[in-house]
Amino acid sequence: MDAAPKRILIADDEPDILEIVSYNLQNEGFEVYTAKNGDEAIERAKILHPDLIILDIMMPKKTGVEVCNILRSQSLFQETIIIFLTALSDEGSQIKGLETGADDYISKPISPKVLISRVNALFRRLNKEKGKTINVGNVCIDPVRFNVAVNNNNIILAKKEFELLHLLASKPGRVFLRNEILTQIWGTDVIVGDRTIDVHIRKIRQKLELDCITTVKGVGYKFEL
Amino acid sequence: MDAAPKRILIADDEPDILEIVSYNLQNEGFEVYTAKNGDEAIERAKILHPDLIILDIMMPKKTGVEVCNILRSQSLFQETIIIFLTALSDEGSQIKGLETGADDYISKPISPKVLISRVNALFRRLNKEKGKTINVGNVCIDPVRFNVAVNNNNIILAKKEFELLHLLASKPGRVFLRNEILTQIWGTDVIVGDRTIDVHIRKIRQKLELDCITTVKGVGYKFEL
DNA sequence: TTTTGTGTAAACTTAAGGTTAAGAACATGG
DNA sequence: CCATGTTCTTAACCTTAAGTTTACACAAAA
Repeated sequence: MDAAPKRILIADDEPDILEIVSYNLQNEGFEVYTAKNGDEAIERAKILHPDLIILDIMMPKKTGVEVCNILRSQSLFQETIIIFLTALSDEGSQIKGLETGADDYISKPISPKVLISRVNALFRRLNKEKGKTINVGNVCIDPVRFNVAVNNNNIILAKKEFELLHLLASKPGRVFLRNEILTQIWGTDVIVGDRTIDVHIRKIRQKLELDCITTVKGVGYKFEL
Repeated sequence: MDAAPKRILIADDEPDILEIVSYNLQNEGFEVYTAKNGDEAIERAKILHPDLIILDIMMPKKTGVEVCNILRSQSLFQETIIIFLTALSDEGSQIKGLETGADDYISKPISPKVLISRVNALFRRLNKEKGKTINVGNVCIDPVRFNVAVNNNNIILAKKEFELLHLLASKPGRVFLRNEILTQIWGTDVIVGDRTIDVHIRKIRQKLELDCITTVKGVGYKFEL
């Protein structure tokens, strides 16, 4: 769902820095925009609504700290991640930077790799709740939202149906024995009839309108596209 | 609401570091706990549920990275802020650290002031996610003013109703288990009957005149437009 | 053909929520 | 401190649809 590329705005007065940093971030799949000074940074930020802004502290026409203050005072930029990038590695400015409301602070010279790692770490924290979703082809199963989407159409499954699909899809291609399914979903102490699984399978097939669950006669079921 | 002091766990094998860092953090009003090695860190984390964990990378009985991996694999520690603290300032370990799912990375020797600034910056970011107004479609929830607006019509909700709506709307689309709702809103020690949540949900649905709370039978509720 | 295993539809059972009203618990303003 | 109004919780009952079973049809293998 949230597959839109993250938008990053970098503001620095040194063209070299802009180029190196944007080159590396673009390679990581980010959408990168640049600004040469503080005013331009603010202007572009208002138009672009970036997810993350990297600000050089020492810039003409408003310093990074000033830019940060201005942006943070607007509700639109409360969410935006802001990183300061600067040659000053002295403690005083580090503290000032973080107190302004920046999320991170990196001293130059810095390797692109470290920058990228930090950027990713910040995005990771912002996102959370990912990785858990299962994506197989055009089927997307999200255990947190408890919903299933096929070709981006949400489909409502009942609890047991969802659990069953989730189990099968957790290892696409692998066959689950009927017994295995029973113990995984119903537990060892609950005993249900033979046709119960079939009925649930049927309902899933019906609702998904997609032939993704294959019967392996005498053995069990598997999820496959 | 969230006036409880933040709980911080520090793990390092050097007693000096533990003392300096905890002294400084305590002065800032944090509740500080310590661990001497990786295993102890995990053990104490499970009992204490700290808001933030500072891990030395080089520790006996599991390194900081190992501890981070173990904790992050548990849902309880998904939200916890983790900072690595280490003497290694080489690039490689910085990257590895951040990719493990840490939120920040600080090299020794580091001044207590900088550490505190970073800790505060991380907490600030975390808090921002509370207290801020939630806007989903034509629904606007402002926890500061304590009011809800649908299509710019203010609606008066009682406290519990508001808390419940705010919780659900904080992660639109995500399903909240009944248990989760109970602990988030009523706390762990208060015990309320089974139908209590339902009644509040009903009132919200009634007042909002909008079908935005979906029941997921056998699971919980979710906010969705 | 018989056996074995699965698909399907419909009927049944029941657990999970919805609804309502009533009375505690709490707050507010004289 | 009481009167009043509001919010919260509970209990009893109602409704719904999830989950299961039954019964039978069908297909493939033996």
